[in-house]
Formats: sequence, structure tokens, C-alpha cells
Amino acid sequence: MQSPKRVHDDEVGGLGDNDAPDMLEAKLWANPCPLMFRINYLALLYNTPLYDWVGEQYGLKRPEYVVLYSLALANGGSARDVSRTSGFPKNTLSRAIKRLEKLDLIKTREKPPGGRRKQALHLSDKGWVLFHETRPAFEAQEKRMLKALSPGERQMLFELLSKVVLDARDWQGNLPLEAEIRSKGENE
Amino acid sequence: MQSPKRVHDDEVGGLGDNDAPDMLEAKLWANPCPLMFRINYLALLYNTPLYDWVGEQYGLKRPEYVVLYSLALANGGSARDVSRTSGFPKNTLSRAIKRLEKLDLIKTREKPPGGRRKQALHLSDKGWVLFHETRPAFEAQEKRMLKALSPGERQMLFELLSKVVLDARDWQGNLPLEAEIRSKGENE
DNA sequence: CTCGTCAAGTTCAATTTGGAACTCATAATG
DNA sequence: CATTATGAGTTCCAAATTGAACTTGACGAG
Repeated sequence: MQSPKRVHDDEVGGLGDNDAPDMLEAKLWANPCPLMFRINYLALLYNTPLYDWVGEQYGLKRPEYVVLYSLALANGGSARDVSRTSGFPKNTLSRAIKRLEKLDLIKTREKPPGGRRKQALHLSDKGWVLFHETRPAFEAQEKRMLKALSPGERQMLFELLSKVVLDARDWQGNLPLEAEIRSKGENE
Repeated sequence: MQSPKRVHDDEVGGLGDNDAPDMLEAKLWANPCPLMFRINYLALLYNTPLYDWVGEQYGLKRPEYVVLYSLALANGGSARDVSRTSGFPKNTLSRAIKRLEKLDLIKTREKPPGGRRKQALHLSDKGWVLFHETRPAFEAQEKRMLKALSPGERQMLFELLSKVVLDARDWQGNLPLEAEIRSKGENE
């Protein structure tokens, strides 16, 4: 299963170094960060088709749907909460929320246009409907992603990732570990 | 293991519905897509600080560094390869490659400005130096990400994710599975 | 050999994004 | 209670991203 893709091309010929056998293979098996490649790659494979689909079907772009989904899981959450858990910056979410309000997918916040400070956001009925309509697609994608694993393996994977995430709460949004990396030494 | 995290907070008080206890907890333990949340969240935690750092230290933005890193792993790869394995669209990579050439981080392609068609890209010496300077930061981040796991657990995680990724080659860049999802029914 | 098809890469225009500065409410301090 | 500090949310604008159309080279069929 490693390299069945070698169909035709050596067309580049012998350039001297061992050239371009297959970049995917290289990233999988000769990567100093094998886990992170896998994570990023899976995120890619998972997200892209789903958000494309949501965009086409419902005209929502990714940050907008992310807000919706976030509120479906944690009703009454704030923009800040969504930002923290999704990685989108506040202003992007501010815009997204405004649009969701305009579309009546979330209840309009009472504090009209003057109210600031920790606004609890709530899905509207329409928002709930949309969430329930779209959720199956997300679940299906997750199932498809996992179909290669047995139930036991899935459970294992789930627990391992949970451990990593929980541990990550410590070093969370901070520096890589510049101290230990021999940075270029220049400006701070 | 599903919900041991109910630690403190009901702080929002009783608003009527069960409101905003903690969005992170909700996304972890009450999510229809628990794995995918973890994956996306870890990707976020991993990527953000690293690419910020690379940007500050070397003035490369993410797609540029991605090209560099990709070529370091698969020298002689093409723009298309990078696109396939990283998810960036061709035009973004085209620009990135052009800039890397201007910075002498990759060897300029001979087919001067007229040559098209499957160009093999190669890091320059300077590019290799930059890669070797930055790699430790990426490795350190990966190690930090995994410090909660024992060596055995790491191996397990590695193997499980490998399985998932390899299986994903089938349904790869395609539709979620619209057929089974009861889409809105309208335009295909 | 020539034409038609296809894919890699580029360019352009429009959209989207996110940093910086700002507003305003609450919290902390004296 | 007045004053300052914190931090959520917004606005503005420059920068980055990407969809769409285009160019050009390669391949296959007639």
C-alpha cells in the first residue's frame, strides 16, 4: 500500500539526487513531525469538503458555521468562547455573528447596538434547524474517517487524543519554547 | 472517560436553559464529532505559534514555509505535489514559490519564465540552512504535544493515525457522501 | 503529423482575513 | 464613590487568500 501509485513517470529523469518519488509518502514516513502531518492532513481532508458543502448549500462561510456549531454545543456561549475554542480572531467572529443575526440564525442580542461586554449568544429556532440538518453530514464524515478502525481502536484513539488535548491546556496559546531552540538570537 | 471534567462552574447561573458552562468542555465531551474537534484543536495549537514564530524570525508566511518544508522532505517535488499534500491552492503556492526563488531559498527553475509543465523544485543551500535551523522548533513543538503520552502510547497513536490516513486515500478529496445525507434536495 | 483534450502553472480581480486602534461595560482599587 | 484597569466586542484598513480565466506544454486518437 506504500507506493502503488508509481504508474508511469520517471520522466524527470535522473537529476542526480533521489528525486520526487512521492511527496505524500515522504511526509508520512520521513517526516520529523509525523504526528503533526497526520493531524493537519486529516483536518484538511475532513474540513474542506464539509465547509465547501455548507457554503454551497446554505451560503454560510466557515467562521459563520463555526459559530453556529459552537453555540449548538454550548448554548449561551460568547464570541470569546468561540474564538478560544476555534482559533478564529475576534473580529472575524464579530462579523460572522453579525451576519448570523441578520440571517435570523441566532437570536439578536438585546443590548441593541450599544451593549458590549460578554454577550451570551443563542441559536434561534431557524439556527437549530440548520444545525440539525447539517449535523448528519459532519457525523457521516467523521464515521467515514474512522471506518478503517475497529471499535476498540477508535476508543483507543479517542482516549489518546483526549489525553493530549487535556495536557495541552498548560502550554496552550503560548510560545513554542523559544528558549530551547537556539533562535537566530537577534531581536528578542 | 466521557465526562469526568465536570469540575466547577455553573457560574453563569440559571438563565433558563442550561447555558454556557464551558464551551471547551462541551466541544470535548458533548460533540457529535469528538475526534475531529480534537484534530482541529491540536492542529490549531500546534500550527499557530510555530508559523507566527517563523513569520517573525524569517519573514516567511505560512504557504512559503510549507513549500520549503515540503521540498526538504521530498526534494524535486512540484507545486502540484505541495498542493495535494498541504491543501493550499495552486495559485497561492505559485506566489509562494516565486517569492522563495526571489529569496534564493529554492533554486530557480531553468525553464525561465516561459517553461510550464511539472517543474521539479529544489531547495538551495540557503533553503537547506533555513530548514535545518527551523526544524528543531517544529520537533520541539511535536515533542511537547506528546509529552503526556508514554512511548508506548505514542507508538499506538502513531499507528492508529497512520491507518486512518492510509485508508483516507480512497475517499480523499471528494464529496462528503451527499447521497446518504438527505441534502436539501435542490440543485444537485 | 495534426488536432483535440488535459493538466500544471500563472495572472488578475474580488473576497476574506486579521492586526491595530477604539468603545464601552464591568471589576478592582483606594 | 471616584478612578483606573481589564477585557469583550467593534470598526477600519491593509494584506493575504482564492476562484476564474488564461497560457502553455504534454499526451492520445485519428
